[in-house]
Amino acid sequence: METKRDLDILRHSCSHIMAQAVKELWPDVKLGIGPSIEDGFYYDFDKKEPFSDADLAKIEDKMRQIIAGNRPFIREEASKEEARKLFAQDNYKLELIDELPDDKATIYKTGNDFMDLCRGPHVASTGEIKAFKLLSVAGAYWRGNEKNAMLQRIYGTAFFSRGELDDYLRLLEESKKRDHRKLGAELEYFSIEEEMGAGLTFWHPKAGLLRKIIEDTWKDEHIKRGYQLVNTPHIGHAGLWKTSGHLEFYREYMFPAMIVENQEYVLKPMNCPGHILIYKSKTRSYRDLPFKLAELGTVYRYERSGVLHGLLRVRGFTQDDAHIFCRPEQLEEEIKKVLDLTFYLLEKFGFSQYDIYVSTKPQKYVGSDEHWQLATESLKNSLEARAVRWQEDPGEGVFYGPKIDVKIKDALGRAWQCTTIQVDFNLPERFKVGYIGEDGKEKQPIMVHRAILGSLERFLGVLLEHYAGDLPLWLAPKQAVIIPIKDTCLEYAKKTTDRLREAGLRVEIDDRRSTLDKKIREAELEKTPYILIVGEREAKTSKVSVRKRIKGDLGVKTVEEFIESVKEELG
RNA sequence: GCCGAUGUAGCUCAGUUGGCAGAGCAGCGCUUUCGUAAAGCGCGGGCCGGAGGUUCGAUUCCUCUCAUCGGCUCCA
Repeated sequence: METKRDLDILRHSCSHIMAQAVKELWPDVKLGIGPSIEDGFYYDFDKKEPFSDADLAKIEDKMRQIIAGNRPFIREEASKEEARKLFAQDNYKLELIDELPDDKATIYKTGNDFMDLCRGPHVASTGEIKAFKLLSVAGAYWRGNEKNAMLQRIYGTAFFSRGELDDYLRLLEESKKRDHRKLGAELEYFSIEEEMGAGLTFWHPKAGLLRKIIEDTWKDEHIKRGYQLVNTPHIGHAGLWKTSGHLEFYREYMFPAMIVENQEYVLKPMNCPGHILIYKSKTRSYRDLPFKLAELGTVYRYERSGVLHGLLRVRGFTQDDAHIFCRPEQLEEEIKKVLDLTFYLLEKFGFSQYDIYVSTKPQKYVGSDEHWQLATESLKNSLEARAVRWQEDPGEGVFYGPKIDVKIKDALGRAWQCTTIQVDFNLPERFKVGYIGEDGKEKQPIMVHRAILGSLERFLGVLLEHYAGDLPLWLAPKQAVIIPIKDTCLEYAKKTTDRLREAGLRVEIDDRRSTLDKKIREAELEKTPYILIVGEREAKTSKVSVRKRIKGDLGVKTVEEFIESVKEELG
């Protein structure tokens, strides 16, 4: 039985073969590193001329020759000194040799043709590679640091069999079809207009309606769970952001300040200071805690041009944000409640698989060690109490506190970071946030930032990809379309539309002058859940002919029966 | 921001070795009134992403710039 580790070894070996092929084709190329990754492998090369797509085909051919040669992978050891001589031409390898912990470098050779500094292990010989494909070329900084040289990275993948490789390539194709940018345009959900600016989203009518459904669901559930809904301004005095520390620590993500009547204003990149000002608008008592403010808060962040990506990374977005002010002893209970709300909402929207991470204290941090420990324990205990699987991300917490991140998995198993729950020791201190304790003395609450859907923009993108645009009935902006077969049935179709709307259904009538087949085709392509066809037969009997998306013709029902069945389906 | 690629009609894409810009779909008009995935005919539609430059002439060549795509770095 082949394990994930076997697959990693196979892929890493394949990256060696790729490096050998590149070296044979372009002897002057210098090698970086070539590890296996989640879905394949890469190797970084330092080469003056960029690789073209045609080059990839050439490299693949050369790799096939090497594989056909079935050369053994031979492991050798050398002292650092010896290794330095062997790799004297390769400055990147020399850097790696210098960093080796012992005076021992391992070198792998494929026959006598090629050698590489490498920890290994590898497959026994090149002939074991049965199925591989090179996928793309991209720039990548040496050692992932943007201050270093930019190398050229070639991505590829390899599998034990041709069949598995084909399955993977099919998955890639499927992902492309589900791309929210493609679906968003085709189904007319959203657009990003160059005239308005990069990373700024236009929600078209269908998305506007879908957003209302999401917002209502979200707001209702928050009110039920003791949150208070608020709204806060989008711009404000720079001084506020100085107090919060954003102008110091977050400036590179903020749009530049604007001057109005000699006063500096900035666009908010986060909602927290606003919520703090509401909290501080009067003296709070321990009896007011936990105090929970929630807002669908629109923020603007200057994201560097190269990182923008459809709806998943934009410059203006609305977070489903909330801040919980609580006493230290309430923290764990509150985290549990946030987790409950998270799982409730995500499942309601159709997500049931997650990867959960707890990020702990980083190198640079504020707050006392006791606070960090309390908060980190609270996060972990809450996850344990809810019996969910999680993993630790050591040192990856924010400087002001530890956090839980939830990455939801979509229908294709891809992970999306949406939910984040962050404990904050910093802002309460900076803003001198307080409450009067039972003993009459002023105390400082702990603050929790949390967003569950993440941002409405990103969530819309993830929803579209998860469902491949085929939204479940309760979310579908247009739940049904009524198609009159000819003009003589138009009156009945209109009457039926009114009746269905009165019953709360989102229905539209397609009274364009076009053929029935064409209207059905378009409604299907638009992924409308129900198509109701009405002709003279239906008009006479107060019925509709029901066609369900994908399933096809369900036969005739009375209008009232149809309303009943839909209500039942909606639950 | 960095490396590479790409911007032609609302969409998908041809095309011009520098000389009046093309198709399909969509749109509009007319005909067709149709029973479960594309009726027929016709008509419009373009600052060839933007700004400079070279040239008698630039959508085509050069420079800059903006946007998008694949990545790196970063992140809701």
